[in-house]
Amino acid sequence: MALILPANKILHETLERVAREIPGLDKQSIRTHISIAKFSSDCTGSYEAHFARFGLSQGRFAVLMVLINAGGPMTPANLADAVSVKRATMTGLVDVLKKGGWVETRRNPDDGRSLVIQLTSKGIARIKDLMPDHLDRMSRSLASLTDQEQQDFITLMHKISARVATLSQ
Amino acid sequence: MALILPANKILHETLERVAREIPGLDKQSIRTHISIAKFSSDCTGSYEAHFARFGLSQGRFAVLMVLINAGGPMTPANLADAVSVKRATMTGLVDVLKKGGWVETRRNPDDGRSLVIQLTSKGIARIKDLMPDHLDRMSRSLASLTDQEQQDFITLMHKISARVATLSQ
DNA sequence: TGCCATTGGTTAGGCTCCTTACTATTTCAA
DNA sequence: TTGAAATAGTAAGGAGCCTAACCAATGGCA
Repeated sequence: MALILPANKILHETLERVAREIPGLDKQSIRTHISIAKFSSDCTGSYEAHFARFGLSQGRFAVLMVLINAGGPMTPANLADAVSVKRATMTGLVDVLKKGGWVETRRNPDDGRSLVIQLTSKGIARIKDLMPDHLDRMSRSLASLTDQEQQDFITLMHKISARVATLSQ
Repeated sequence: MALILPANKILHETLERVAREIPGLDKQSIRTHISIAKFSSDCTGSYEAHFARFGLSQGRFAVLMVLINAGGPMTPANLADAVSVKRATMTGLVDVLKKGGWVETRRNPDDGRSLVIQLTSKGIARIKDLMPDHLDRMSRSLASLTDQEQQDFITLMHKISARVATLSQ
């Protein structure tokens, strides 16, 4: 449940202090990053806790969404690409979903190397069951922001993500 | 490196479609949440990748910051509270930091149950060494936002975090 | 003073995701 | 046609964090 960020107050003060010794440094950015780290951790924790109630994780939920969207069977390789995880990880995700009765697999008749994965009717029923609650939580968690504020928020996140991406090459 | 969010586009469309069947539902919030999940994942990945270059992780880095801030030795229990991890987790964090030569431990003379943990001089030197780069990255990753935008961004994150906290009780 | 609840730290095992290294199958090109 | 390269999936092991169950030391209270 990853409480990645810490000691908000203390870290904040410390970083500010260290920063003071480095001339020309941008203190606002430190404050912002501390908030980002805490925010990430809060949101991730909340997603995970929520999904855990259905025996799901973010990764497994994403697989289900992709399958629903596809409207038919998919191979593990396609799923892995769609969900942005490695194939080895997908093996694990599918395995758990299978044990939970969400999906079923069979060999791909067109390619002896691969499988196809498909939602079970039970899986579809359960997804329909949990979606309203899920969507409602999403909505309520943002209820204190106007649509415009959300739009601005998204814009800012995109800006930062793009920048972060270039920093890590 | 947790690529928690997936299939941005696909998920987006799917959720929108599912949402369409649920009357009175707030679609903007879905868009926002998808962006948040991706953003969290991007930032977390970036932090981790950055720290990995020094043999650190977010958790271990946080421990170092707290120790610097304290200016003296601390017990594992205090560190755990300060960093918001469980004590069992702190055992592991300290263990790795010790092996890496960042900190040293000894028994607490005032309480036979506990230890005290302290930065080594080598640890302090290395921190001083890496901080400018670290802070510089923070700064550059936000360079496309004005101070005011960052301030607004923080405000919005706080608003959402507070709400999310109440949703998970 | 002696007992027991509390607190400190560790161990063991779980979960999610990752990387690396492997086998099986298919494809392409010499 | 056949042998090398690419691709599908899996297994093993690692990192980070968690919970639960444990001893060891402490300290309040009868």
